[in-house]
Amino acid sequence: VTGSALLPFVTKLERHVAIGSFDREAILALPHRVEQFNPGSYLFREDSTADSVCALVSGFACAHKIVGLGARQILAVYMAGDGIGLENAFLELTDHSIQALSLVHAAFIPAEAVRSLFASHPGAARALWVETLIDAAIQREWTANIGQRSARARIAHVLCEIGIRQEAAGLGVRNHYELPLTQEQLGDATGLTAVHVNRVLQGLRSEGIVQRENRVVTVTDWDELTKEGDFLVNYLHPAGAAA
Amino acid sequence: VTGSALLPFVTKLERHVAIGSFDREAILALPHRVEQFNPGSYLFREDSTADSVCALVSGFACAHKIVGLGARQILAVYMAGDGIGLENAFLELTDHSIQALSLVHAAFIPAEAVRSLFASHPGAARALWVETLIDAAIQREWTANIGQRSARARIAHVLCEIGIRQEAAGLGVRNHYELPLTQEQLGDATGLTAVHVNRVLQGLRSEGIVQRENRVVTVTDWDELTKEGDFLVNYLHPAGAAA
DNA sequence: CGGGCCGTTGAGCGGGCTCAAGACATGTGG
DNA sequence: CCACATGTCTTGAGCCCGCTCAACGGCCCG
Repeated sequence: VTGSALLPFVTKLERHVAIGSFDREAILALPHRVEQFNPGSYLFREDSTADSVCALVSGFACAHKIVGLGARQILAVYMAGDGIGLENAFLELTDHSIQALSLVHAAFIPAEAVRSLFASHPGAARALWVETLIDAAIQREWTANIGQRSARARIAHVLCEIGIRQEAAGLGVRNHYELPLTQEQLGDATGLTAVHVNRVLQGLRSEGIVQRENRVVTVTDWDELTKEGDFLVNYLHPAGAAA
Repeated sequence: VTGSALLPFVTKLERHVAIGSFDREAILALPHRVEQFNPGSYLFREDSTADSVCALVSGFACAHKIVGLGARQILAVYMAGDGIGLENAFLELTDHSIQALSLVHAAFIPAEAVRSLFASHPGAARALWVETLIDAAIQREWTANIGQRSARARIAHVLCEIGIRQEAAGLGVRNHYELPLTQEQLGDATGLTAVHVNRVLQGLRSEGIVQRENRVVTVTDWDELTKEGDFLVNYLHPAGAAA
């Protein structure tokens, strides 16, 4: 079972909670189907029914919702190992869309299978709950980021977060990683316009703090970036869960 | 057990999921201690350990975090029946504070008791998970609200949400309810300054859409308010959870 | 009667937006 | 191989929404 497409997902869960082998095997044995998506294509659509839950096998995706007349808010960025749309297991309708940012491979698990797992394997249920609790903590930080910080701080903060998360996921190091977002998408994630994102990035680059070429971020001064972005890791709950 | 302080909480859970009597009784039988808080006092503090979970018995509270040098973002508003800090059951450190907005009675449940309940009563676990999933959906909407909407729309949107939630909780009707937030706190919730909140509220009042006196909101034109606030209820998941 | 807290008002400023155009890279079809 | 379209990044100029700073009035409470 070690070759399961769900392995990155389970590995991520285990970074936050210890999972006994009974539960671990049950998660890995979940029925699933791996699908491939091109950049821009949708894994889930807002305001529709979704009868499956998803684990990202490779690539990057984002959650977003459309507001008013076309304005778009990116709510989260997902990378390999992340669980996506766990709420589909229990909620009737989706309240946001999931879109591929790069070439994506995603494993879809029937919602029904997640519901039975949840009922029969408390340890697995706990792991899934912890996952959603941490996602919620990240969402809170994004709310605060957009609500209270300056444009420069918002972008610096996002760059710090993605760096830390990729390092934790073993996809790169915090000061050198891939980030396949256009400046417009970075703007949609931070509540800024693409034009202003461009100017802020130029500022950060000219001050030797961070640069980005071909969708690859290189942080040249990590400490300064965290300072600019008012970044404190605690909200990512790196320590994980209690016994 | 019908007189339990946890009854409003269980009632709220049951609005979203059906709970069998086995699980229902177990939740009501959770050990808890009810405490009283004056407006402004803290139920939980950011960056500290919390070994209990909380159910709001009466009054209003909010979640917030401090950003940078003193700026404050209000992340959520809670009312009677809401669960607060469920993440304390499994996460080591709090990432935000909980503060009373009015006179509050809150029931504190030891984290350990929630963990055993979660392990022994899958139906109760499911109900708690659904609760956090819906809270997360609300948090996403707040992110989008602050990130993409104008000042006027942000405030209109919040007023709609609180109205609907109070009506659902049986605490008032959507167009007439108590909202014990100062204009400054309303600003902290929407990423605006108190001065600007004041001007926006005056605008809404002068157009005969909504008025607020002594912390009581009266919506004189509900349809117009939802239009101004670009408000669509779906994110509150009123239908609840799937079988 | 004094001191907070809250709501209100005015005047001026500025961060980020809007609109518009151009550079460059990639891909596509003829 | 070129013509053309598309998407992204870049730059400039002007403007406006919401902020800042400051003052005042009403209310509650000691």
